[in-house]
Amino acid sequence: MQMDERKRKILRAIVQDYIATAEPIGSRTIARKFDMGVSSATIRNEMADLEDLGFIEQPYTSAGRIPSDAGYRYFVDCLMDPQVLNPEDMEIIERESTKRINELQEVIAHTSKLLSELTNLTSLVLGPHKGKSTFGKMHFLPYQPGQVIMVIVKENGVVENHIIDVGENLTAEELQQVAGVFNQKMRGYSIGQVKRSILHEIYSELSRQRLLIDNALDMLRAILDDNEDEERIHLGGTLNMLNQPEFKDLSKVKTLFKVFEENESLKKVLTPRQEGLNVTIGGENTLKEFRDCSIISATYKVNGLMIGAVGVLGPTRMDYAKVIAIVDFMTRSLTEVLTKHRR
Amino acid sequence: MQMDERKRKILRAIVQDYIATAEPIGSRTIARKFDMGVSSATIRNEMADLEDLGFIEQPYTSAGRIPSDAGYRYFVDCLMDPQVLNPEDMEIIERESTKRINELQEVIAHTSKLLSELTNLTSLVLGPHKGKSTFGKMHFLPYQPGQVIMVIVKENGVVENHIIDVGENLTAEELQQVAGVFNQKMRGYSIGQVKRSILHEIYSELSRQRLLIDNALDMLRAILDDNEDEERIHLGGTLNMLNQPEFKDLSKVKTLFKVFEENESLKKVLTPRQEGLNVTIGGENTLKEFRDCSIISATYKVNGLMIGAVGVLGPTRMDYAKVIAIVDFMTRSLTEVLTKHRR
DNA sequence: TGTTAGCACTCTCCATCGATGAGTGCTAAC
DNA sequence: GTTAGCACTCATCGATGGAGAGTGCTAACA
Repeated sequence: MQMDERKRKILRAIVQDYIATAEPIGSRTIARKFDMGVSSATIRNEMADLEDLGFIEQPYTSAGRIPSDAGYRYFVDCLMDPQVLNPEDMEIIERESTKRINELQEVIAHTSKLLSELTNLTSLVLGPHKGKSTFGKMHFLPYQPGQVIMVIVKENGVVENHIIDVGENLTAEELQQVAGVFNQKMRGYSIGQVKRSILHEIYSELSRQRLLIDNALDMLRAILDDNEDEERIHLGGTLNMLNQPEFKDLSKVKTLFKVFEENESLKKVLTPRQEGLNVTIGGENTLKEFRDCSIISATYKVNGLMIGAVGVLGPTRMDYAKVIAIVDFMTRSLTEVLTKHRR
Repeated sequence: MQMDERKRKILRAIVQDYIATAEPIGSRTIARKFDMGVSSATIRNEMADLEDLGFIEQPYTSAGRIPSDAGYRYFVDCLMDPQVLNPEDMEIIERESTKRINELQEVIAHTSKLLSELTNLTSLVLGPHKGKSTFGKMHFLPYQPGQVIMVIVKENGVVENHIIDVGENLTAEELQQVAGVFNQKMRGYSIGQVKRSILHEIYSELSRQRLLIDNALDMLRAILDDNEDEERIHLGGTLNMLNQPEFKDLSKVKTLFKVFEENESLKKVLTPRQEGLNVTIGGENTLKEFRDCSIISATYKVNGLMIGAVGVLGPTRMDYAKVIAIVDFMTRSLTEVLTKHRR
């Protein structure tokens, strides 16, 4: 049996109606709502075929039909009109992205919020994978007696500042000397690459500032170590799930929310299989808790180097055309903002 | 009618049993479970009295009794054994608080998480109210061509760094000169106090670095302006509410979660009426959405200056003794950590 | 006077039952 | 290939009617 034009038309009608109403739809309703030019009986026959093909299914005998995962997949791949994001949403995204935003962490939180508000679904944003952080440059600035501000510039351009103890009062010259040695010996190294010989050299050149060096190295280890923080996943609009009729059952909500608390699983889900846009439908999800959900995700770049991903999670019955348009536009906008920001 | 010892004993039994089981309790059960030395009929009479006094109520005719808000209040004020935090929890808190934590924001997130995990309820943490931020000191450090790192030390000791454009390449001496002028003119001032005359002086002394000054002032305005971010409320364990039998009704969950999204209301709820520990029970809440909830909150200090608050939100039926002990210990620990951290 | 036993009464909870209605699959006619 | 007709299925909803828990009241008892 083959798909023909009429079958496609009927399948499209079923998917669109179910996306809108969340109710199984019957042959009579299709004939009435979408004027097919044929009677309900004919549609009934076609629907039997569509069921044989695996594109639709009945929740129970003599209910209407709903799309199966395969049906959604066919819809997304072959039937859906690729939608241009509606101008209002586009404007919102662009307006929001021009706001002054300082911290990467804030950009992520902001993106996440926007995404969930526009889709009324749950958004997932994975911060840029930083790769191995390598030491770029270090400065010391005076702070309180016995403490200094240590400013670290990593090679990828990220700047961090921390306060460390130096024990005794050191002069500006002494501090500069210490920083100079660090800058000379460690530039371009990740903390793992700093061999004992290098440490040895540092200590021997700066034998008198032992406490300062110890504290600085401690801090560097913490900073340059694969910093989980920026790789953490950010969730937005988890509560939107409560508005979806498929989650009117509390136990379903709970299992879903339990997953939300496990960062590792989420990271795996969102980590892109390939660059660009991905659509994962229902049972295609590796995570069994998401077998009733679909995920639209896309990657973004910064300087072509760091790679992160944003995604939207919703029930399998979601407005694919719209969500895809939003996610697509959002990643483009995000790439642009981040590139501008750290030019 | 007066409360006597037996009435108190019965009320305590009702509250404790209801806290544990979430089921209305009847006279027969009380007589059986807690050996009162009297028959159920006697307890029945006493319960009728307690109901007249307003301490207990029936959800419906011929169900058992449950404590009223007034009943909980009486329990908390007069009946409850003040509980010492159990050693395991105490150890957890102390172990966690010794972890290296750099950012204030992280301390807050961490506290919130810990609090919700220990209580199985929802935690609220209000970051320190920073008051007006005033300018302390500024430094410039080299970054990329055309950009520099601006390090701001506020008078309260907070250090921030930001990257700003300087247009042309400036020498280290020029940068130091600019910073010197800022440090001399603006020390101790909040951005609102910087009068036009001061700006005028800065511009006239540094007529050539116009772009740098403009950008620096822009950034200072953003940084010193009442930074909402650090005053934002942090929620933890919102999902714990789903495990409470009183929220098995989805619509209740939704109204509650809606409030969670309004930071302003939450801030108001948590902003302490007085220093130290506060218990707000059910209908005592000003927020009508929280009329079925109780809040245990407490304030914490940093250097006796900044004041924030932590709180735990749960159903009216909560284990007051335990939660109070946890919140109390937690604020003490928090005060200690923060004081040590920014000594 | 306080305590207890007994009893009728109330009200929720739960399972059962039947009517309703939406929708299907099949057959036969067009 | 399309359509009308019809029997059949199954979820939903409201009504019904025990079962069980708990109360309030009365009367007896110490």
